Amino acid sequence: MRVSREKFAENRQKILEVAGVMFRENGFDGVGVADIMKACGLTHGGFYGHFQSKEELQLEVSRALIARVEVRWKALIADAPDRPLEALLDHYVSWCSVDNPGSSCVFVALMEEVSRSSGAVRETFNDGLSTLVDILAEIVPGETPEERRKNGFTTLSSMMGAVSLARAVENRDLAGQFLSTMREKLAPAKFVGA
Amino acid sequence: MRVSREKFAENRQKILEVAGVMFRENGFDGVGVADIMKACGLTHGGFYGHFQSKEELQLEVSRALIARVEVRWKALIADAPDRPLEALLDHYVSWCSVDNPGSSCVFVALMEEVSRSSGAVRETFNDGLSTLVDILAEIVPGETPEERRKNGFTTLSSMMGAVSLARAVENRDLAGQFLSTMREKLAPAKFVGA
DNA sequence: ATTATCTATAGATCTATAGATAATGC
DNA sequence: ATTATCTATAGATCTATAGATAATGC
Repeated sequence: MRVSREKFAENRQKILEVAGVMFRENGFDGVGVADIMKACGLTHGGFYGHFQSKEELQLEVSRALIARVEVRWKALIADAPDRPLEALLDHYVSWCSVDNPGSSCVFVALMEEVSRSSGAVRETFNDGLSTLVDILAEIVPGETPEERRKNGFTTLSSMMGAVSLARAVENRDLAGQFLSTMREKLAPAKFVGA
Repeated sequence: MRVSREKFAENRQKILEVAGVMFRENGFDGVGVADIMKACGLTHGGFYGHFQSKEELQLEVSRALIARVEVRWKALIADAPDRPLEALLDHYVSWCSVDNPGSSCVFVALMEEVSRSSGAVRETFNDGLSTLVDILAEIVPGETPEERRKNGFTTLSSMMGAVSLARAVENRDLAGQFLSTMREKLAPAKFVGA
């Protein structure tokens, strides 16, 4: 049941895409190789023709998703030059983020698991977070560059913390308050809820 | 090799204590029942004389650790009536928290895993987080009770986010900046680093 | 006699591999 | 002939249980 060279490349992309969703939803350890392949419509054994190991897949997925976050943030900022921080917060500190971990920020989804690990995936997360601080330092308020950089750090912690806590609590009112209060705090404006 | 009734109770406490550390360090799914019992100097099979299941242990550990966080916070606040928020932040947003997950806040350690779960453990986390907001609302700045309550939500998100991010990055300088900037932001004062 | 612990194992799950199968592409 | 996928399985790990063992406590 061999497939064409083109289909092979397609299958590889499909595995990366599906794994990206499933890893964010259930954690690296919460999804098996067989689960991913089944969701792709492929068989378990075929996986090892595409990747050497599950860890290699984790690394490739992490790199792709981190790059995607960076691109997304830059695009949101570029599309709203008069209110970049507000646009970013509307996108990030939102019910959409909270309710769709499979298609949202890879950092919030996998941070704890990565914190306990070591190796290439952890380094990739480290560098990605550093880049996000750099991006934020350009758009947060602050009198001096030093002050803006400090605000970059605190803003990132606050954004991710609020989404993480909103996901952790079952009560929707409570979750909404973590979102709305942080949205308002970081850039005074009406919280639109999505 | 039966032990006395007293020793039995001691063993149960030991299991709860050791599991509390190991769960926070490695996650609920990162530790097996056999690992915990071995670390207690007991055998795998003996576990089921103390608890019906691993899940029951997770729940009991969660309840105990959450109660401990609440007690600890209240004690820190009571011991520093002139600067309660500062005292709490010195304790929480610190290298000590970052470097010792096994003996630090259960929420930061297990939040993501609990977010993906449902049932009694998740409810317990929900209620615990709500209580922490209540505690913070009493000590954060704010003109009105409503404003202080809002600050309670944002302060909790920010505290936990900063510790979580400091744990995620490998680079110590970067980690330190997540801590120091947040410590300064939430209650202007010198960051002592421990 | 009761009961807390230990030994051994069943049953499920997961990563990874070996060999078979069958379609592609020189 | 090459190679992408499939089938089947080895080997490891984990939760939970059954039955044996041996010390406690009436």
